[in-house]
Amino acid sequence: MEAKLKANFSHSLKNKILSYTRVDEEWLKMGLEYYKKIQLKKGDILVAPGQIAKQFYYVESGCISYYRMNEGEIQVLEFYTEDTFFTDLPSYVKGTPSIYFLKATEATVLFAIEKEDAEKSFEKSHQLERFGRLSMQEAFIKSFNRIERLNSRSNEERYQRLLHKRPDLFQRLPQYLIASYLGLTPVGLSKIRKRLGKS
Amino acid sequence: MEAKLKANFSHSLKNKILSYTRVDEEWLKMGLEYYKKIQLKKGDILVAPGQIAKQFYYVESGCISYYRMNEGEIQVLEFYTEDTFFTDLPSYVKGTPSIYFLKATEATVLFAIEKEDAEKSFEKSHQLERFGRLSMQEAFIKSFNRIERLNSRSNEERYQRLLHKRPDLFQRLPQYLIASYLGLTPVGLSKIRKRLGKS
DNA sequence: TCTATTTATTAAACCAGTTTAATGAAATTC
DNA sequence: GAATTTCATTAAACTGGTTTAATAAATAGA
Repeated sequence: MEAKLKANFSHSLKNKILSYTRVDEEWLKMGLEYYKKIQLKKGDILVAPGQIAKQFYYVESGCISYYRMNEGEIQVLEFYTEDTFFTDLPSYVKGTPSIYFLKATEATVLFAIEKEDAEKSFEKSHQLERFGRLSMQEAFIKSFNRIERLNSRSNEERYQRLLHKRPDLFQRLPQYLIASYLGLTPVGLSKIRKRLGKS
Repeated sequence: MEAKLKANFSHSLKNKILSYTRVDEEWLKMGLEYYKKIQLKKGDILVAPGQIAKQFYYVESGCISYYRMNEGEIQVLEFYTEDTFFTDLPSYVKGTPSIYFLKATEATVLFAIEKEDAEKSFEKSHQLERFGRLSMQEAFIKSFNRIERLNSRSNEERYQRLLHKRPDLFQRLPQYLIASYLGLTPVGLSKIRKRLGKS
């Protein structure tokens, strides 16, 4: 049974939590026990429009795309990869039906905690509550940076920055998803790439 | 002295905090005592590039624009109005020099808490820590909605939504700031307005 | 391995925005 | 209240993207 526990335990999740704040071993253990492992195959859908996001997730490995369909057109908001927390926050927070998809773009391993368990853990432990606050702060800053990027003019520049900062995305994702993430059509992105000499 | 205390006390701030979570009277009082009132005249600059944002703010009344200058061009990220928390988060969190302006676009009353005091209050009170988490969560959702808007195609639609959701902004701010916030030039916004019959 | 499907590129026509510059209106300052 | 500055509008030329459609390349399925 020790083995079984191990199988359901993520060292990287533990380290991730500890990277935010100190947490006493007993509370950390309690917090971690709430998480359960989820294995997704490429193409599996975690959350679909109409569903309520009742869990908070940690990406152990793989990639989740967060997008919606708007008048037949895909709009990618974010890609979540290794060592990242995510959920569909609007649905999760308000308990309202999601309007987004959360979909594995490749084989993915997640750890999931039920909302009520997360809240229980925050209630029980001041330290875990702090972890909650700081991880939310980090999420906010990430989101903020996204706005920065969306604002700082030229698509070309944005493309180049993404290429530089997240080269992995260009390896693991189809181009039309990246185009959407950059706010472009596949045709538009293709033109930019051509202009820049396909670098 | 009671009077003096009163002058430095914000009922709306107190209610704002309580809107997130219950806080026992004694802790709430302690938390609130850290805040000090700041009065700004139109045009006053709260944070300028190069400075470090060491405070967290609450808008009692008025309006703060959060923007940067990029190659001579203004880029507005957000407007903060009544009953809102804000700061330059990247600088505040990392302690690095800001690259943004925080400027009063009209006479504004703020309540400010020093970062170290805020952290002290979170340390001392689990409930205040929770308030910190939930307010950060709210900030994140706002930021998220902003991305949503930036993504959902057509500037025209974005303009109309803003007009509908925040009509006050069109009263209290010059149009070129709103144009920048929408990711347009003043000329572009003017054209849209013309197209839509100036509604 | 061959077939079917999905994805990426290219071309051509188009369009919603930009840039620049001029004009006029409104707000500030003295 | 006159002068100055700031702000909004309009026009004209331009541009970087879109849309549509056709083709080619890569991937997945049988």
